[in-house]
Amino acid sequence: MTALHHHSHSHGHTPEQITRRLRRAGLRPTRQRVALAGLLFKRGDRHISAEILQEEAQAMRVPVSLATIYNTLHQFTEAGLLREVAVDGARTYFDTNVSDHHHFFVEGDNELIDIPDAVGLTEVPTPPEGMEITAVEVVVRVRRTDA
Amino acid sequence: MTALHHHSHSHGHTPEQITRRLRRAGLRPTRQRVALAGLLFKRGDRHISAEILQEEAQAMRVPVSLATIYNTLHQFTEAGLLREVAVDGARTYFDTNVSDHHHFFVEGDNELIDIPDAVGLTEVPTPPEGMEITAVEVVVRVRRTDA
DNA sequence: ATTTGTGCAAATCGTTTGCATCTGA
DNA sequence: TCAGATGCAAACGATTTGCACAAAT
Repeated sequence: MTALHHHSHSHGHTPEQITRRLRRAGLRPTRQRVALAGLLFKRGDRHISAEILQEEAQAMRVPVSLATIYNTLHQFTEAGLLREVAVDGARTYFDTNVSDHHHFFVEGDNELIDIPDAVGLTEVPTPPEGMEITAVEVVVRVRRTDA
Repeated sequence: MTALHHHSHSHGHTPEQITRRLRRAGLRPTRQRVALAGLLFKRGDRHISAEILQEEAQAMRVPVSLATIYNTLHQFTEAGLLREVAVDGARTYFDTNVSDHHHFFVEGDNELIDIPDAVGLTEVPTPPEGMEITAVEVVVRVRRTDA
């Protein structure tokens, strides 16, 4: 078992469980937040953008405004339920896997894929004077081999 | 000598030298491109954004439109004179150091700093089926220690 | 003369914001 | 009740684009 499967169903995803989880995180379990949390955490590890999440919400007949989508994604991130991954200049991705891991970024598809092995650095660099490390991000850019 | 000092003045920066360098790269040495190349490569390794480059150009009394700045930055990147670094969701940075190296990203300042040591991965991850690695990027996020 | 580059202004895209209205505890 | 959340539409900042004009070969 790798770091990737850290939270495989340690919470569940019934409305009640989600509600409890939000409350634990200090967030009011509103209609929208419960619905979005349901979408985000129902499946396993996901890399989702605001736009995709809104599409999924609409498909589930839970219309949520984009503003609320963004609010929610950021609140969830602050609460430690999501991890923000900035790798593409354009879009921002939110990773439902908050454990320590890194990513492949598929150029062209603009898709993120978890790196299934624990990759580390040969040597953690010493930060400049007066600075402390907050995170180490490794992104391995890949592209489809033109078959 | 580390990978950081790879091109320390292997080219020089007189207008003539810049002109030759651009031609070698297959780029017409226009007024604007020569001026921008001069600004970019005069000093050592830099991490520059389109906006900053334009400010510097104006300070040097070489007005260049933002559109041309962007065109030029991308052309230089394709020509291998610059390296694009996407680490911040917002701005895009262009690194005049095209050698293999990684970065600190100073949160708050939104500033990039070269990592002065050659940092590698303990293990280069195997890319998914049908994909090949195009680049490996390591970003160490840091923040000022609140003194 | 022909090709290529430049500047301007408008357009685009993802994201944020202001604010009136609604909701959950 | 009333702090906090939501939706809408307008605002935003970085980047791109369309197109007439200018410059390089």
